[in-house]
Amino acid sequence: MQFELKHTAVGTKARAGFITTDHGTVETPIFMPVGTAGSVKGIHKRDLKDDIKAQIILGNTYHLYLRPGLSIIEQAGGLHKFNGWDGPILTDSGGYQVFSLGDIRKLSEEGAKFQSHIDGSAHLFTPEKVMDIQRVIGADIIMAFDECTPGDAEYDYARKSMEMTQRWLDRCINQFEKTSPMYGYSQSLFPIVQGAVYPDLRETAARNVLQYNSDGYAIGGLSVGESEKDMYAMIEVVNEILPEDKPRYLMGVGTPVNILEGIERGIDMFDCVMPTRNGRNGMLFTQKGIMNMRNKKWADDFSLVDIDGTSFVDHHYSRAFLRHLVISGEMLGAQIASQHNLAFYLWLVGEARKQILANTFTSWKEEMVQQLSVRL
RNA sequence: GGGGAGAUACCAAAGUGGCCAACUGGGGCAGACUGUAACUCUGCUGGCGUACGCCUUCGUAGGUUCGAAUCCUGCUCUCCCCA
Repeated sequence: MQFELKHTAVGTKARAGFITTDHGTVETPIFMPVGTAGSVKGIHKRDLKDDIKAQIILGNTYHLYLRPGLSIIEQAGGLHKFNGWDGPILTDSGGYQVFSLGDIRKLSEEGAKFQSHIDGSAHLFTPEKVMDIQRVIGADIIMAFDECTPGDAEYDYARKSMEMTQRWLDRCINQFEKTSPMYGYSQSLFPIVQGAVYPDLRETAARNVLQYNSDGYAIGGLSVGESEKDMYAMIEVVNEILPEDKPRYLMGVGTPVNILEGIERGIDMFDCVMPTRNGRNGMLFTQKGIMNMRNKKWADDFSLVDIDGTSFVDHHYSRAFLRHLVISGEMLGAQIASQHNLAFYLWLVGEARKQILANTFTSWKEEMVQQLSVRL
């Protein structure tokens, strides 16, 4: 994997670049749709590519390991062959599940013991095992196994957690170097910077990852309960330290505003379930603000879903019909909303890129931020 | 024509003397959702009020009682069975 930094907007940290993998090139800043179980929920790959213009998607180690299981994925020839997405893929390591499945997992120095959310069976994830699994899944970019520290963690817990993530990273790197890609294309391993909301911990963690000279670096443990102010402050602390010539991935973020704020602070890659999950729950993100399609006000609004939108669905369905679908629990409602939201997110980062290249990012971003959180 | 059952809020359906403005489900209205245990979760849903509260409700008209959705009587309507 190669990263080419093409331009940094004058007077800002906002950057535009290219990430080149063996499955194609990604223009940054980029948003990566989340396809936890190998599919971006409700979206055909044709629409993902041609309509939404996704360039890279996510998969999840924990979920794919549990189902369909490694044997099937290996027989398929890796995740790309299995799900039919021939562009770049990134897999998360299961570190987030250490956080989100808190009730049914046990942490130790060795790793994390999970109880499957599917059948309750016990599974041990160690840094080594997570590397092996991600070799089998075969994503272009794979993530280190970390503990995603909760946003409200006390200093002492956050420090110990961050230090364990560092030791786990060392084991991940070792295992990664001992093993090889299985399907004839290369894989890159991204370390993850933790440290909760404590600047000195973030600084320590950011300096620690530099020793590995990785192809890219991620910032994790944000948007997990801390304030947005803290989140932005942590991004600033970490990006001050991460090298300019490597991509920076802000994990799990976020709202359209969060993404613009992240880009302004030098982030290149984002992923979030928000456009798909909130879409399934009836929420639409648009340039003019947020629409809750379940609200009665849309019931007789026969105008197009989003006149400014770039997606097919924006111009071929009315708001009234979409509301009817959402209210009725029709599958198509969730699909339309997801497709719209993803297309909007990809439009947003694509437009940000243009503005960066034209050195007009800051003023454009300020204007967008005003609009984006308006409730329509 | 004979026998039986029943009428409760938008719908369905509990409640059969005070703990009832009335369980519960649906529907409706609103909110949440950030590296997906999520097409999920939460709140509200007679009127007025921020609220303690006040007012009007359980087919309808009367009655019994300190007190009635609950007991009694008349009326209206619905459903089921037999002819």
